[in-house]
Amino acid sequence: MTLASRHDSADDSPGLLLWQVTNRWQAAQRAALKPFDITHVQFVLLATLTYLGPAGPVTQKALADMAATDAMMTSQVLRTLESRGLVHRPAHPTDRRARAVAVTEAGRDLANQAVVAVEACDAAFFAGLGDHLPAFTAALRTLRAG
Amino acid sequence: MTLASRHDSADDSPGLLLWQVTNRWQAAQRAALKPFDITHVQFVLLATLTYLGPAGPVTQKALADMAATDAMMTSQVLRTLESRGLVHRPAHPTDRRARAVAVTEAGRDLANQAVVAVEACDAAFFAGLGDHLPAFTAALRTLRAG
DNA sequence: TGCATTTAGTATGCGCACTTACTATCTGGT
DNA sequence: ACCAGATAGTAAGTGCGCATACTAAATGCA
Repeated sequence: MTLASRHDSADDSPGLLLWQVTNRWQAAQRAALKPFDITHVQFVLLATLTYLGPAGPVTQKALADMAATDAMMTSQVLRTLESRGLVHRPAHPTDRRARAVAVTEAGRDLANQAVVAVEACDAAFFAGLGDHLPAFTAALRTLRAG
Repeated sequence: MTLASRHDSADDSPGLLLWQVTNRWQAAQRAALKPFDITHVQFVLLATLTYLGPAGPVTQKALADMAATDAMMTSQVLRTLESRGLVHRPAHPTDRRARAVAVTEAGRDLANQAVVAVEACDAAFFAGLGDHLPAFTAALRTLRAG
């Protein structure tokens, strides 16, 4: 199978399929998050902050690693979230280079509402896979590990 | 499985996994295409144009449908490709609203070189799946069909 | 202690993806 | 033939994702 034959729609490369499917998924996420007026990445960071467990406040770098987002991006998006009062990021207690990012009450409320919409969106998106979902998820985990 | 438990890295949602894997794949594509000085989307459109078979020149809308790219994006990227002499888009012979997009010799040459790099990149990326690749591809096709 | 290296974060610029709004043209029903 | 609606494409604006360059602070080692 080569790209040279991809005008035959039954024979696309896995890479192109992955890209196209992700585009569809992102569009669905955007639609699901529109009522909350936050973007996909904003939601990912907010949800990660909200549900990171007992670890407590983290640095922006640690959050970026957790959420698998770009570090530069994380900085910018967090400033946006801060301007909306959804997170606050005071100076880090021991590392004066860093900031200790934490979600606010408003941010936690929004995350709790948005996560319901996002999970419903995901459930609908992957419903077509049926019994093959666990195998699909396992394959994605393999690819993520690289 | 809920997002609320995603700090447990063994239990991520399929949506987030899909997003993270695609980010990795796009980074790999970017690296593979860097020597050719074209972006991922530019390559997709150029390759689609080059290998669309005997159908000949197409409109920008038809190309966008084929490549599963956004129509506005397609317009913009094609103008970039045109400015580099990789495609030309004269007026459509019968529909004066439309343009008949076609790849140039230079564009075809570049596509033929880039496709080798991209296929090698894809092969390496999905090598970890081994025998599970066909099932994975089938699942992606199911999701793309929606 | 002093200095090179590493790390956290910011600033800036480019290309992508999408949205809304708009023009020009084609098409179909009466 | 006419006019409403659909379609191809462009224009402008926003947010994402990444790359490069930079500042400031922590770290490690002689």
